[in-house]
Amino acid sequence: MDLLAGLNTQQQQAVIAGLGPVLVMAGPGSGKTRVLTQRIAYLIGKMGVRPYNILAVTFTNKAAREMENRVINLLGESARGVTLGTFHATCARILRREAEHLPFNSNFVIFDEDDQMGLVKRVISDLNLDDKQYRPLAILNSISNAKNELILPDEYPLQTYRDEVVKRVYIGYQQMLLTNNAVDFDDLLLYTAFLLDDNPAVRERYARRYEHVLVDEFQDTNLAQYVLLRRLSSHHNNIFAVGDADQSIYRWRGADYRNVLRFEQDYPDAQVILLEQNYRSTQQILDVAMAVIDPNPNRSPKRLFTERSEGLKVMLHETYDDRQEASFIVDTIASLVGRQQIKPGDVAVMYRTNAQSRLLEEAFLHARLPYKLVGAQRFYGRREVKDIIAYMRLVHNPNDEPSLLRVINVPPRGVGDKTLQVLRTQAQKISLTPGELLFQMGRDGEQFKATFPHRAMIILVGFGELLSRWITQVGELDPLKIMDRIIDETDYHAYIDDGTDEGNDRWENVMELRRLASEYQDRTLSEFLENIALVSDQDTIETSANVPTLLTLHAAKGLEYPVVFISGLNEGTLPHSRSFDDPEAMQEERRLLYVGVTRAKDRLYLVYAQNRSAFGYPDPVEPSRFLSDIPDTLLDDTSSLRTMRLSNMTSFDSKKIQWESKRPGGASVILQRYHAGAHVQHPVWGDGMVLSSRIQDDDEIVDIFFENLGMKRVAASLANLKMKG
DNA sequence: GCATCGGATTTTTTT
DNA sequence: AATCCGATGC
Repeated sequence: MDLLAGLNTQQQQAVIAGLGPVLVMAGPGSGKTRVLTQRIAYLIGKMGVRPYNILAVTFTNKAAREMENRVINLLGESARGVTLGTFHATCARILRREAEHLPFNSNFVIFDEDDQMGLVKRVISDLNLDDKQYRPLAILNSISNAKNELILPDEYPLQTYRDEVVKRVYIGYQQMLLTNNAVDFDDLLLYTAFLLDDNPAVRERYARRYEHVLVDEFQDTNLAQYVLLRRLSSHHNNIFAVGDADQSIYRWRGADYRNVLRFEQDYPDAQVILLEQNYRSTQQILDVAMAVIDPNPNRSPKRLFTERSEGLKVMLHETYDDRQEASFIVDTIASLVGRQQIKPGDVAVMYRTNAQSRLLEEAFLHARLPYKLVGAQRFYGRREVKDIIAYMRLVHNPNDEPSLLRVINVPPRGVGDKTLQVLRTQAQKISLTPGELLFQMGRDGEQFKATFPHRAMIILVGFGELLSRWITQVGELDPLKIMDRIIDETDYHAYIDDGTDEGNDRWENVMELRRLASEYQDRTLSEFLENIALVSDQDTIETSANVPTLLTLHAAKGLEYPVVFISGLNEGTLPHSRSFDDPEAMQEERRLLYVGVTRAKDRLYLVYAQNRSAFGYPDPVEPSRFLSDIPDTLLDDTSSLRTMRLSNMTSFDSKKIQWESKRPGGASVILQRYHAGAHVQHPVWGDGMVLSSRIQDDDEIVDIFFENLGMKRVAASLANLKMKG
């Protein structure tokens, strides 16, 4: 098989690059995923490297799965066995295997952000600090940043009094994690990095094993990740990094695109390969992309080119407010679909903040068009899902206090603050964690009779018995059976499903989780929980349903769509106001727009509004500064007509103006022209049938069912409907 | 121990 | 606008 078929010269160069460090600077759409997979296939198929000796790190689990499938497609089953996963998943695996060298045991759980917040709040209150003055989230961010920079609690640098506070919280927080036999996301990287630093024998074992280390999205690595890569590749020195500094959008999470520069300094002999040919977008779209990114300073210039045709002009559109922005987007999608120019699944609508999805969702709902939303209301964030997972985590590791606190009174058992406090102090007295004490109480309640008030005793022993039964059997049961026992013995169904629609939805979510657990028949509870902790929103993006996708610009990284709408191109939104006074952050906003623009293959719409609502109140806003960096000649501005009409009436009551402009001085009676069952023709949406019609505000509002679009509501004065038959 | 109410606070982006 | 928190009352 020819593993180089269909690759251009630069891509081939990258795939067959010799030993030693290689840096591939890959522009958007330049086929970097392809280069990575073909390189893995080449190493195995042509160079005789065993899959076992290859490590490939990606940004999302989805990317890892995709890459594995592609390699197996190329080479067959013999290609299985490459270590392929996200940084976090790879580190978690190493830490479990090497737990003997670490301050926790291999049953550790991974705390999510809620768990982390709970811990930080506890530490802050234990230290008698004011959580108004020291906001837990801000402190947690500082701790996280420190960890990403490989700074341990004792070494936390002190420049202000606040640093002093952060350091104390950091110390307490880290201790508390250990008592819980838990780590947070950042710890996965931190502990692995230090493990490899402090234990030369361990480092050597991994470094010898990984003859080839490959990294995707290199521009979004943080210091901890960079150091990890160096350690893991330290024996063979074959490190292959692919990235694009212009697409670095995770600075706030510690990512540092300067790692690309650092790489060139640390490996002066590195081969550097540039991928500039774009296989995704039309030239028009690429021109806009380059105009957007060009003003950023200190870039190594890249010139993107394509052999694709010029394509359509990029559309620019201004609306009166964010509500109209949403309906413009939905209407445009409907009309493109109606004219059969695109399929609904071709479309992605992107925005800066999750909050912006609400108006879009409403607009889709109003138009009765289906869509799918990435992120925001995440499946794993649902209360009922978190409850069940917390139960399972508790069974897996009784020291997991956040999980205990979450479920000890769910369904309600009459455990409140008072009982919890007693439980905690009693546990402390005999040096147990609350979970361990409960476990003991469940096995032999008698011996604790004197320590608890009668009522609390009964409740706690009852809960302890449940817990200890599950824990003693966990060895024999797979994740699904454990889940079923929990659901059954806590009567969770009756608790969560109150018979309402929402209750039913909640129960459905539990069943969905159950379906996921059923895929772990021959795997352990530990694996199940780990995978759940490390899934990301992007992993849940599925391309099967033929409906538009709504997602943040961050979530859009690495994806492509034939039709892209970027909404909210206003000052304060994109760029976000939080980056106004930080030039580095402002540059990242620009890169974010660049990422969005370069997701588009054929059609791109840039949309902004004159007014946006924040905290419930509308305010006038400026168009995004980035728009003025795009030459007019590259844009097709479709907003002028609508803008003039609407801007003329901003200071008046809009209903009145509409009325005056439409029917100056006329009588206020109009007749209903359309009736249910009538067949009509819409200039854009085609043929449809009238479902109902009514007179409202001197206009006729008609609900029409269109074959391709479903129900639409139109105003007769604007829609230009024709009667048929 | 639990439910309800009012007020404050919030919006960046997420492995 | 929506959620979270704390205080109050049962």
